[in-house]
Amino acid sequence: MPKSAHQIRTSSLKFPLPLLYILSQPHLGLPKILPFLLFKLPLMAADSSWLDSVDTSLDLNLQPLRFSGDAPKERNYMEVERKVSVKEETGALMEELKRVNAENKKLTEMLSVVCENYNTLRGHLMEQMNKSGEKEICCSSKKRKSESSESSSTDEDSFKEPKQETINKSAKITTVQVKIGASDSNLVVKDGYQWRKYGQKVTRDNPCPRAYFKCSFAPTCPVKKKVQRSVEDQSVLVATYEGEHNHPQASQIEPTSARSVSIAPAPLTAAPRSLSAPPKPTTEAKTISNPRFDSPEVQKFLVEQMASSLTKDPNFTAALAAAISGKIFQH
DNA sequence: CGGCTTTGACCAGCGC
DNA sequence: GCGCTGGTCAAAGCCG
Repeated sequence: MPKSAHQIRTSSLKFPLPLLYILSQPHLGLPKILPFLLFKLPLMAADSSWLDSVDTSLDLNLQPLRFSGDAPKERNYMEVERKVSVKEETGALMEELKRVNAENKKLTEMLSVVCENYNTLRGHLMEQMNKSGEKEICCSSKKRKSESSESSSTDEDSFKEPKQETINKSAKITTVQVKIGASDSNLVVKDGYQWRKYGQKVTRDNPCPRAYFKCSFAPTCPVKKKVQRSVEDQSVLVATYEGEHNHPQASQIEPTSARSVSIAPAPLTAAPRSLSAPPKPTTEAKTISNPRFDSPEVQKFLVEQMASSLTKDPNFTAALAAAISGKIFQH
């Protein structure tokens, strides 16, 4: 059987060939290609015309077989046999193509769901950001008095919600409360930045020690952080941020080497955050920064987050791998 | 071996 | 001026 009879005329596919090429590369793991997929496929899911326009017809323009013998009867017999064989093969291929199309449609639906979830998540983040921006208070100018007013305000509110923050706009002071486990002994709040602990002190009004951190990502970054357990509820960590970062978030620039993983608090003007793997698992926190959701960094972050989630879903990876990388190029 | 944490010493602000 | 307190420094130790 000539090979061309099995070939799908990929030259007429509107399905992006670079995507097919990527999917066909065994050395590219799904986690690597998923960000690309998630950038490309929402557009394809929104406009599914590419799927309908996929040319699934077969190139049946077979070259006539050449026979060495000249006997007309034998040639006729072989031609009939060949036609039957071609018909059978065509039927099988059509069924295969139907199945592949069904799988493609299923994947398109899954992608639509993914896009929907993406938009929902994004909207939720925007909502949270707007909410946090409203929680701004003022405090006095003096150093110690500002701290006392800060703690009093947070103590009043701290038990209404698991996490809460107050922001001093003028002094760039932000207080964040994070609920942690009572057994969690380390005073670490994950916020997407890299911190160096430079001191620890037991304060008069709180038996729990207060830890002092400096932003260690950039030598010139003036941001400091104080972390201490709440007096009234020791399962609550109170983190106080002072100053503003003069650099992008560490995990944004070097995702593989950054130290914090979760969406977390930061001063008002802090850059948008991203995900990465932390060396020491700690607690979660919520963002109060002002990320620009349309910026490429945030888009990349969100896509990486989605890719990370999707690659953990064996059903998704299996379906994607089987339907696209394995079948379309099968001969 | 480099980076981070720990921890005692030191410094500065504030109230008396 | 003195004592108290919060904040910072820096040497030593720890860890990957």
